[in-house]
Amino acid sequence: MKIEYKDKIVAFYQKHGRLPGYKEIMNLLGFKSKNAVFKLINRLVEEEVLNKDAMGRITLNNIFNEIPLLGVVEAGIPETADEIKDNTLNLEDFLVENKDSSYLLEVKGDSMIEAHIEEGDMVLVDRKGTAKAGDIVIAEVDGGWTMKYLRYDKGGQAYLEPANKKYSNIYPQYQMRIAAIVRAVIRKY
Amino acid sequence: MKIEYKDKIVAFYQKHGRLPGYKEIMNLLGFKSKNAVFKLINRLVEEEVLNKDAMGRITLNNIFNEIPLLGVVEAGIPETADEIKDNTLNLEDFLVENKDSSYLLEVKGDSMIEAHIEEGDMVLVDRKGTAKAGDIVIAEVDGGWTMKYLRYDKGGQAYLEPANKKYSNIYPQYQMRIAAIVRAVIRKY
DNA sequence: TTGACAGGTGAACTATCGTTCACCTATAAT
DNA sequence: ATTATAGGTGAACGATAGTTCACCTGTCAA
Repeated sequence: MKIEYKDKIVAFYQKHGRLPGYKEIMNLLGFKSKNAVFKLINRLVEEEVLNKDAMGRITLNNIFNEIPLLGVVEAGIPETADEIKDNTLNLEDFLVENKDSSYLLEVKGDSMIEAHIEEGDMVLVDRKGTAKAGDIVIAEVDGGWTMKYLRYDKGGQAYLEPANKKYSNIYPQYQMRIAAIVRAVIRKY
Repeated sequence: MKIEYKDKIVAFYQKHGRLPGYKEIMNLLGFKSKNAVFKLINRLVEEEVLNKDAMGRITLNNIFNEIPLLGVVEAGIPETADEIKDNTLNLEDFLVENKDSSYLLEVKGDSMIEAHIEEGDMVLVDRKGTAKAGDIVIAEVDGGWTMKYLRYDKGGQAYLEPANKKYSNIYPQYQMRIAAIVRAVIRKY
């Protein structure tokens, strides 16, 4: 199997956002027969590059939205592209549990710096779900918005704790509303 | 335009990895006429939910792999789903520059803790590109792998600096090879 | 009340898709 | 040398896609 074939089809997918049709594959790969495409597709399905559903329609296997996961830093990075595809990760699927209720926010300030969340980081938050003690939450408290640890004191009273000794705990005076739970931190250099 | 229609088509896409065909949309939405589908698609193209390319084939606009970006934490989270879609971000596109040469590694140890990279974080690294002084890099130095700041001393000699006072700078004794540059840090709770 | 219009039905047509059958190479294995 | 096999050509088929035309129907604004 010429790897070139697979690459060209994947490249088409990247460029157009859909897989090429039979005629397009013929042009793409220089085939003169539709049956050559048919057989190629079946080979690719065998190799689990493509999927064919009940209607015979083909889809690209997830592999190509995924990033190889190579283990820990100390193990280093292999030179060959061989053992790589054993374990891959789709960032979106990994990070986002509820697509409908997830949002990104940019972090200002250093109030969570000891939790290793720094200014300029992005936090992925989910509005669904119930916050537990110890979760980092986005809360509206007494009219302002903030990101802090959610804690409960001995009396069962909820309060917010910053991860920075410079700031003090926040006990809501009037009302506090947990708007979202921080599910992930993303920092880009 | 019933939002229900759009949602069902998107749901189909999420489930099957491809857009439904005319017949499938008819079943999905209860239409009895293929032309109803045709007009619906054109309306969705108008709304920039779908794209139609030269061959008349449709693709889903990127919007649905994207996560709303709501500004800074202090601004809070809007209740209504209205003003949300103004600014969205595709995590994959945002973080990954070179798909072919990007990998994920898990972080062990605390040698970069002052750079706010903690044990258990994932780092997204890129094997392509040239590391500049100050970049966090994955390096093979004297037979072992490590993640550190890349620095140059006054003599132009490269060395590795940890972000933790407990550890000292690493000057390569025999050889040092920069295998990849850290492009992003991802932490999931 | 009337008329425009959004959004649906129904039928027709061509192009492409998905598949099957028969057949034709080169190359590698026996 | 001969055989098997991988991978291509070519033609045919029904099913679906994509488009166009004519027409129907409820709603809302003038």
